[in-house]
Amino acid sequence: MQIEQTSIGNGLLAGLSPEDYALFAPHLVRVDLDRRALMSAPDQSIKYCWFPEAGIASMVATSLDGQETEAGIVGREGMIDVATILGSSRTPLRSFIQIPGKCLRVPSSVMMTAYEASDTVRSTFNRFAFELFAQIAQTALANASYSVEQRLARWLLMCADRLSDNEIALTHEFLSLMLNVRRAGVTLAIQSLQSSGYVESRRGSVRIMDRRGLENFAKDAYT
Amino acid sequence: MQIEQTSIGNGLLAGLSPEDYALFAPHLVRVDLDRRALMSAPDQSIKYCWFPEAGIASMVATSLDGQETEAGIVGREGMIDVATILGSSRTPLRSFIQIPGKCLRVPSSVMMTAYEASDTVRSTFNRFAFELFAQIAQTALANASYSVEQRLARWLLMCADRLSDNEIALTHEFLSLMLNVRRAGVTLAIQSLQSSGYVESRRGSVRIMDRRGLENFAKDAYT
DNA sequence: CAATATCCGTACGTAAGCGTACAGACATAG
DNA sequence: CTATGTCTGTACGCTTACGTACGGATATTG
Repeated sequence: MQIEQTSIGNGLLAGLSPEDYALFAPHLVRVDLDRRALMSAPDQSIKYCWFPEAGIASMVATSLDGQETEAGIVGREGMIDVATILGSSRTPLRSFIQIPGKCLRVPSSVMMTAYEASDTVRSTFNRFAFELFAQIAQTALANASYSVEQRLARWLLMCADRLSDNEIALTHEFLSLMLNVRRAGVTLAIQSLQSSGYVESRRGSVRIMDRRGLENFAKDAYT
Repeated sequence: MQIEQTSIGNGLLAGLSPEDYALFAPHLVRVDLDRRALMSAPDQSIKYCWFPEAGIASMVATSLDGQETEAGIVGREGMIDVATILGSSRTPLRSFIQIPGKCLRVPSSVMMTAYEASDTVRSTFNRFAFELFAQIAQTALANASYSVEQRLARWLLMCADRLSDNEIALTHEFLSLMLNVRRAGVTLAIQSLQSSGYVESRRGSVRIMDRRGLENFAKDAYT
């Protein structure tokens, strides 16, 4: 039984014309992924493309000596992994589930075929690829220019956007991996944001209390 | 008089099939650009696509408060600006000439048409777009994880690759803009690389003397 | 050749963030 | 309800890099 387009929670797929959607429908599978579930990795060829319907996936750049930093995040507005549409069966980035939620997946061969077959599929996905491109460039800027607190603020805002929720369920430890800073550094940064009234923090979660203020604080780190 | 494909110094255009090249040929113009010449900018729509035949173009991410960091560099292996092929007439990045050299340009409408018209054009340019994507993600990682010296080393290596030359004619001032560090910080970093014998520096230029050693020092910052 | 502009070396105090460590708070399973 | 594991707050010394400033060196122009 195929998944009806009206039931799709992912923006890219939901926005396709019925004809374009039909290219995907027979191959779509809805799956529930746990935190940290791997979607694609540098050392393996890409089997599936993933379309989050909820939650957030994270793309991290890695180096052989073990450094890792988040390059970008993708929610239900997007997909993993754009390598497929840009004609590469491999990616230098590791993508995994950061905040669990249902995802749709298709074999990457299906994605490639649909991309080749339809102008409108192409334009939809190219546009997303470019948004991601811009997001990652912005991350490069943020990493070079802004304080830990501002980068954290940016990150929280981007997450909240994609979750449509002000409560972000992640530990300091995890945040420190994303931002490539000390775990203790995250604790201090959160305290600082908290003392300004922008967020509140419980064990294992951060809640945005004053979004406007937080945006203002993040300045141009958050676009 | 059209430019013959055999005389083309840009990798993307030179690598096209004659049929594909014919889509561009009538519209190609060869121009000489000075240092700092603007190729595309955030506040204007993209008129031309540019194909360096020598020299280097730089793409910098900017924010409204005046921060700037280089996101990626493009030499004769590539083009400015991938926004065009990915279906956007605007870009968040500013691209300009860093090291002067001849460039070919075509109106972006021609680029778009060729991209739509030919599978093979598409695949060639998509592949480049993905390389750039990976390069920028790597920059985000480098900015978050590596020291000024390592980032400088990475940057020099990437430049030398694209110039096929170990002499890189740029001032410390300029390098400091690229890496988003102090000008004096660049001076110190260069001295450090120099004292290890990796580079030599004259006024307005840096020369790589021990490429192997420099790569080794940059570690995984340089891929 | 002189005047001017640009570029580079150096210095000093300061700030941001790191590495590491430890203890208390909280959650969950037995 | 107790034991165990996880998460968070805090501390201290240290490193890296910043902001700023100034003088000397090197090019360029008249």
